[in-house]
Amino acid sequence: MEAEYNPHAIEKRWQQRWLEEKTFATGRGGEKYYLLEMFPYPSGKIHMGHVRNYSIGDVVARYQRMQGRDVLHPMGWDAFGMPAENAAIAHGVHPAAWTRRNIDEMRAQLRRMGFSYDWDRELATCDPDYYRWEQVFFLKMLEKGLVYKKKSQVNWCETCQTVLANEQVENGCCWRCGEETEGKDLEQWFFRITAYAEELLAGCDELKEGWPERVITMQKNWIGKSVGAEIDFPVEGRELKITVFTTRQDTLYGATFMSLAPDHPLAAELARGTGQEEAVAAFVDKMRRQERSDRDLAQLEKEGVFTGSYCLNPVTGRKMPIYLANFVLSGYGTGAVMAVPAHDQRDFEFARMYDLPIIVVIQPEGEERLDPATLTEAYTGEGVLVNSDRFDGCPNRKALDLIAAYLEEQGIGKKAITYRLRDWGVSRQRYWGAPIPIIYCDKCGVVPVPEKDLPVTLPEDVDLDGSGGSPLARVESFVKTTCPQCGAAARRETDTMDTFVESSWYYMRYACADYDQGPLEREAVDKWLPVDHYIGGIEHAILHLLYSRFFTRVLRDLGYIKFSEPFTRLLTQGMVIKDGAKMSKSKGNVVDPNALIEKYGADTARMFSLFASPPELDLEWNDQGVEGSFRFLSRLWRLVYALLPALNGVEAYNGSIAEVPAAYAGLRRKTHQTISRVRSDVEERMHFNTAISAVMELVNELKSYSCDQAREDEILAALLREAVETVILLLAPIVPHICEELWAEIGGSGELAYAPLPEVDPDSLIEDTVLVVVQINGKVRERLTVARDLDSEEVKKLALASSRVQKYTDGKTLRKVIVIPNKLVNIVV
RNA sequence: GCGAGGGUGGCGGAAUUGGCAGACGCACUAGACUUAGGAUCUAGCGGUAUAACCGUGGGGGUUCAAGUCCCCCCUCUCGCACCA
Repeated sequence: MEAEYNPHAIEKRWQQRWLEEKTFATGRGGEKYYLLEMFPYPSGKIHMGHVRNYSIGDVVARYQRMQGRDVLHPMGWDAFGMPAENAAIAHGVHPAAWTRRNIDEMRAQLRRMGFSYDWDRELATCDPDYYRWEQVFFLKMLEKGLVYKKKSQVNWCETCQTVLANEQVENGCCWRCGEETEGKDLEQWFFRITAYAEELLAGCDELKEGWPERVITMQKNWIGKSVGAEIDFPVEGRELKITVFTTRQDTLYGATFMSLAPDHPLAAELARGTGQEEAVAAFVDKMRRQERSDRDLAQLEKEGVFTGSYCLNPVTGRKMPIYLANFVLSGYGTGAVMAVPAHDQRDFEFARMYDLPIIVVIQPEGEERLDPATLTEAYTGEGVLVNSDRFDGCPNRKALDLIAAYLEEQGIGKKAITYRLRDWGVSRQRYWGAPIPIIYCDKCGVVPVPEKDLPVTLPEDVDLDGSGGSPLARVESFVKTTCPQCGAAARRETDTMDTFVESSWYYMRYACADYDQGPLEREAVDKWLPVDHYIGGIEHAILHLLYSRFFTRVLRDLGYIKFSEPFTRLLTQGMVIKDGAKMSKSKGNVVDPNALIEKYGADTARMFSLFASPPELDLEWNDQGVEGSFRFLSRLWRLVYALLPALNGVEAYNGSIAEVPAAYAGLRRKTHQTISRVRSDVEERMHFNTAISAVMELVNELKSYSCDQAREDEILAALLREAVETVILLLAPIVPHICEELWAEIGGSGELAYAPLPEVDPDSLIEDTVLVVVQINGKVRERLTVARDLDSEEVKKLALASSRVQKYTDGKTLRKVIVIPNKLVNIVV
């Protein structure tokens, strides 16, 4: 054994060995455990976020193996996407070649980190053997009506030259490049995720145990369920009605006008012949232009225009002017809102702006009567109905149900539920993605590619010049085909699928990465799925995680799988930041993992990223902290080096604490306390930072023993052996290379990666004497060491007898003495 | 505006049930070893007027006892944002 810790040679040796011996392949027996981290986009270089994410995952994977589980821990590549295409445009490299090269580079880097993947299951989503199955899913979904094509206004990113799904637009900007998006009318393919809205929402309850509440809340809000009613308002003098959606049908009697979205289909129709045609057209036009420039809709003043038409309140018969209003969204509900200015702030502002009538229909109990004339804001609280005919006096909560039922009875409305969630637009006008398996025939129309003709492969020979439009549309050999139904000349769909489709099912494919008879091998998937523990960044709280939950349900309904929730437990780790900001090239605060590995080795990089903070918090990068982690590993190395002669050939202590001489009982106790702390920190809380500090304490304690001492005392040698083995075993999942090496040096038995974790001896945790704190009026004045479980009266006597205590009690009256066994005495004087 | 989560030494962070606030690490200080030290080891390290007092964003409360529970306020981060 070398005297100094030299990570590079060690790490290289063990990494090679793990690879050659396929140490981390599954099938060694034990209960299955599927641990997965979100797979990376192969940008070419791993970054600190990856190091952290995968270090956390690797600890869990290795820990579970040492717990006797059969662990599936795969890695692959989210390999389709725009950076490859942009690189092609900028540097003339083919996206396929660029991607392959990056994958090779990143795979090597991940190996250098010593992560325990089963590399035989590696997959890349740009591989036709992967995306061909996705095309199969597309066709089956089409058959089931879960895929459809429609022309609608979609989010267009000019920089990325493609359409984006709603989930991929943040504050009106592209999630990828940050450019503002614009509305564009395009014909697009959609996945009917809304068909699963209710189930996706209900499923959230199932996830409460294993998912962070934050993520569940975000998903729930995104789905955005509202329970209310749809109500029909007849248009005066025409055979037309306007249907609104409202959650406040209890305020129906107070509806005094109607607001429609500026792009409501009836807008022009309602204005016709009223003299308002021009005003309406001008307003609609203005709104359309404003859409792009003014994103801060919430700040915008209420604005609208009278259409010239009226509708009738179906319960009061009141004539209600119909307005177009800038705050009504066409995409939500029915795009029409009954306006109740007394009880809705937006309607109130609008009414004041255009001098529209306000009727109070809910009166807060026990308060002064609300007066429309003096109202300064809408009253949105609870109360009792007034001015509401037969419902007067009814509490408004109760009225919600009663009025909904009444509307149904009268045939003028019904209970209704609306979701905020929209269908998932999956068409992308880019090259580097999975082709959508559809053919357009002039005679037969939209024709799915027959399954036997799959995959529809991406043509290699493509001209990527960044000129816009779908690049595939310019590849004649790809576009030109024949109709599978009638044989006539036909064209292929030239859009590709959103890359989030690939990541919606890759975790299932790992169970059977080489299977070629279908997308999923039933037996393998039944065995391994769902994922027991999924680890990744919070940025996918909605996007990837929602799509995956949807896709899982689709595949279940297509008969491929039996489960509904893909990820039983989810850990969202925080960002890696430096100098108070997220690491980024533009800020110049990027730390390169490669440089770190070269300087300190992978174990140091792993250890620091686990030690600096608990996983769910942001991690502040600190170069000196890294140095500290390296120093600890060096200290550990030197400790084992120094004790080695006394440890070789010695069996770890295996007896009871009762037989340990008093002088060494503390060592035994510390060893087992450490096991206990590490186990609960890792198993229950996943707080590796405190687990590591517990081991550091044990190592600090071990420093006070010398090799010579141990050579003279068999029991001490056995205890030290036990302690050193414990340190190595507990740290093995965190810093595997150095631990493997030390394990080999001390002649540890068996393969470390599968060595059982040490068990706690409960007797060794118990101290014979305990420190009892003595407080006078809540302030610590004395510390007493007494026998454990000493009778409370005895403890009290001892406390009161202490000279230091007497100094405070002399001449005072004892009011009360509280004794907490084995902990504290509080004397109140 | 709504929702969620934070605020503890110079710094990252501990404190699992209300029971010694500051574990562990970094930085810092002193000493040892040394030709040398940005290596290593030992010791110290919340503040201050140091037998004492103060101290977990601020103020109040409950309690023998509060970082932890309750009320009010300030502040930061994240998410949603005219969703009818």
